[in-house]
Amino acid sequence: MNEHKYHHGDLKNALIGAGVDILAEEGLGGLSLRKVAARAGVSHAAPYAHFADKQDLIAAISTEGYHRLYERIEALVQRYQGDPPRQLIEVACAYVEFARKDPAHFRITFSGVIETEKNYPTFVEISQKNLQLVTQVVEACQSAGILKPGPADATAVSIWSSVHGLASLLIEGQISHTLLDRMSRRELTVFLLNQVTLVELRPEMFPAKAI
Amino acid sequence: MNEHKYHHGDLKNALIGAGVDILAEEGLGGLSLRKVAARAGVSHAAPYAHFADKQDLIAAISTEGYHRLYERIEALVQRYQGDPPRQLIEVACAYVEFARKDPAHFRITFSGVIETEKNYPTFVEISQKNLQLVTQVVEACQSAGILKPGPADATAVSIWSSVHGLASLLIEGQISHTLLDRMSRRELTVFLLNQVTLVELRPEMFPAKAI
DNA sequence: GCCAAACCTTGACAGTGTCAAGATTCGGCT
DNA sequence: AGCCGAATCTTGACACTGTCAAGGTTTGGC
Repeated sequence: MNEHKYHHGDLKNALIGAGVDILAEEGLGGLSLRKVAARAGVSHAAPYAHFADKQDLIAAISTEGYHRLYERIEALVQRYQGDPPRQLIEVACAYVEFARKDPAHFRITFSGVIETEKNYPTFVEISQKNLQLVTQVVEACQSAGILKPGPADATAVSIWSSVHGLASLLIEGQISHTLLDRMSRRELTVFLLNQVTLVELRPEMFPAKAI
Repeated sequence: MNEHKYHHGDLKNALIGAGVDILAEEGLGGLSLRKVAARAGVSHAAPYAHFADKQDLIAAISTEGYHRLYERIEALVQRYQGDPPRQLIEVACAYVEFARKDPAHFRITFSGVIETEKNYPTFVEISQKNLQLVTQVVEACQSAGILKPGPADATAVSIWSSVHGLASLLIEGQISHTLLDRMSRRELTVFLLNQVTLVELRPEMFPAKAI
């Protein structure tokens, strides 16, 4: 309805959305401010009314990625309440799946496109919320005896590192095909968790629809 | 001596070296073909005699990064021959340390700046050599009983993922300061390995000069 | 109904990757 | 020795990029 309005109304979010789309279609290399502006239907310098520079837009897109991830993970933690090993596995698989479905968005969220100098409070906030959630699951797993006792924050970081590393190496094509032919991504993820933890494998952890 | 020669002599390697330097000084954002050319003392289009495009130069720089990593890791595997858990820990720490010392080079090596379409044989080669080395260490650890038995390739990928993830999250500043104030990077790395494996901690694994 | 602020456009600039055309030098052949 | 093709490098140009300044348009509050 707002086709020919001078004022867009919600340009900021439209730009973030356009950025996410371009990222999905063309990857990081295709992401330019001018293309984002064009896709949102505004002139090439319009983004500067909402973002200080490209870095700022990228930070917003990263934050959006983190939010999407958090939503999925939070839903899974809820669904498997009371079954800590299952929570751990499903959260890990969701993480890997997020990376696979939209590698560019995953990369831009985690691959330090955000320079350390500037600090983006909303990004830090959602990042901490994510880690808190993982820490919760880790604590539940420790109570359930499937994770060695120890400081929960360091353990959470260890688990997160493992899953993050697997997701990264997978989307960078660093995992050999001979291995990938033998094991699905889900099997690999569960294998890794089984290596890291003392999870006992149960059949329902391998649904027919493997990722 | 070759200051004013029209033909540089070894421009290809000079360009790679210049790229590595710029990466260390200015990070990924500062890496442009023209700056690399200028630093090597040639005109802006000279790189095109040796590289098809920017992607090609980046691939060469990535390959160089992988080579440097391999050299260090190989030396450590040699030095601690016969002590598999120590091998594992030192290799992991070297990996993390490589990322810390030159984050931009680490990122460009592993963070998918190489598009999957093109394949760079030398890059794939050194990447496989690296994994083989890790697999060796993993097999030794399995024999020593500090790693669960299982397919060595999948186990190696698990270990590699864990360490790679930790290194990535560290250089992206995703590890909270409250944790980093309590544990050094080396302690974190060993903690992670201890989580992942059944390594027994020994005092010599924590030298005074922690990373 | 007016005015300041928010929002957007236009135009410009330096820097970028890339290519075409040409200059320079090297290596091998006679 | 001298020539010639190939390798190497330079120059010039093009489209595209991030960014800023100046100005136009709209909105919301008084």
